[in-house]
Amino acid sequence: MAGKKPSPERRSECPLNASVEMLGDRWSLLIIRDMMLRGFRTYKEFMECYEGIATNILADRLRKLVAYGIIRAEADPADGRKLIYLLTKKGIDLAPVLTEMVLWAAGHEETGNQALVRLMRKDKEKFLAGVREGWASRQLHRAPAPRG
Amino acid sequence: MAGKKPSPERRSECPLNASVEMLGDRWSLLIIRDMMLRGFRTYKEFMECYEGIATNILADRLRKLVAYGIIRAEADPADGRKLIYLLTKKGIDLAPVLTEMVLWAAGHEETGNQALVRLMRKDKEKFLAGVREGWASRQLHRAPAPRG
DNA sequence: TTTATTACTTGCATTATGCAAGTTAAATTT
DNA sequence: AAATTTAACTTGCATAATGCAAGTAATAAA
Repeated sequence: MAGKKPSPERRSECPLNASVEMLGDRWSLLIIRDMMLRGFRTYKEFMECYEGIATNILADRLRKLVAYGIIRAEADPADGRKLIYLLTKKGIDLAPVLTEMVLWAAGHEETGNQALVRLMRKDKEKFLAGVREGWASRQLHRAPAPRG
Repeated sequence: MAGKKPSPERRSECPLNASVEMLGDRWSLLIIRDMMLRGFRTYKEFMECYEGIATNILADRLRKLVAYGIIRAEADPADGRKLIYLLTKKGIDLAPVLTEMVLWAAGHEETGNQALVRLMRKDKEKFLAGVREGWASRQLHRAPAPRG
C-alpha cells in the first residue's frame, strides 16, 4: 500500500478525528466539491466558488490538500502561468462523504441544486461510479473540464 | 415535513455548504461521534472526549447543535444538576456521513479503532440500522447509555 | 452544614479567517 | 520589443474563532 502516512501529531487515533483534522473547516470540502462536481482545476476557477473564498485562504487550503495527498498540482503544458489541480485517488474517494453530506442537508434543510440531489438519490452507486470515471461534472454543469 | 428551516444567511444554497456551515469545524462531528458511538449524554462525559475539547468550546458547540436541531437537551429527572443531551432524528441521520468519513480515513491513513472500522466495513447497512436502533454504542464500548 | 459535582461563564492569549493591495512570471496585445 | 493582461500567488492588517485557566451557581452527597 503506497500512501498511508503515520501522521505525527494527531489529537487521537480515531479515524473520524483524522478526517476532521484534514477536512473539518469551512472551505476544504467546498474546493473538493468544485473539483469533483464542477470540473474546476485552476486557482482562478476556484476563486469563482459560489461562497466567495478569500485568496489567501484558498492558497493555504490548496497547499494543505496537496500535503494530505488529496489533490496534486501539475504545470499546464499549454500555458506556463497555469497550474492544474487534480484530485488524487484519495480525493476521488471522498465522493461518498460528499454525497452523504449533500443528502443529509438536502433532507433536513432548505437547499438548492435539486438536480444534483435527485441524481444522488435516484442511484447513489451509479452517481459514485460516474464521479470515479470523471463524468459527474460534465453531467451536472457547464463543465469545461477536459481529461487530464 | 416539520423541521426544515429556511435559514437566513447561508453563503450559498448548496446543500454541501449547508452541511459544512453546520458541521465544518474541529469539534461538532466528534461530539456527535461520542453520542452516537460511545453513548455519551452529559457535559461531563463530553469533556472526556479523547481529543480534549475546551470547556467553553464544548458549551458553544452544544448550543449550536441544539439550535440546528441536531441534538436536544432535557433535564435528568434523577439528578437536577444534570442535563441529558440526545441526538434528534436529524442527528441520527448523520450516521452515514460519519461512517463514510471513518471509512475514508481508515482507508487512507494510519488510524486506530479497527474494531469500529471492521464493523462498518463488514456490513455497512447493518451497522447503520444498529445506530438507528441505538445499540451501536453498547456494541462498541463500555456504553453506559440507557434508553431515553 | 460543609464539601463535591455538574454545567457552565469569564478573561485573556493565541491562532485562524477575511479583506485589500501588492508581487512575479508568463502570455497577449499593440 | 514594449506595454498591458493574466494567473497564481504573498503580505499586512483587522476581526473572529479557539484554547487555557480560573471562577460561579445550583443541586446533591457526606
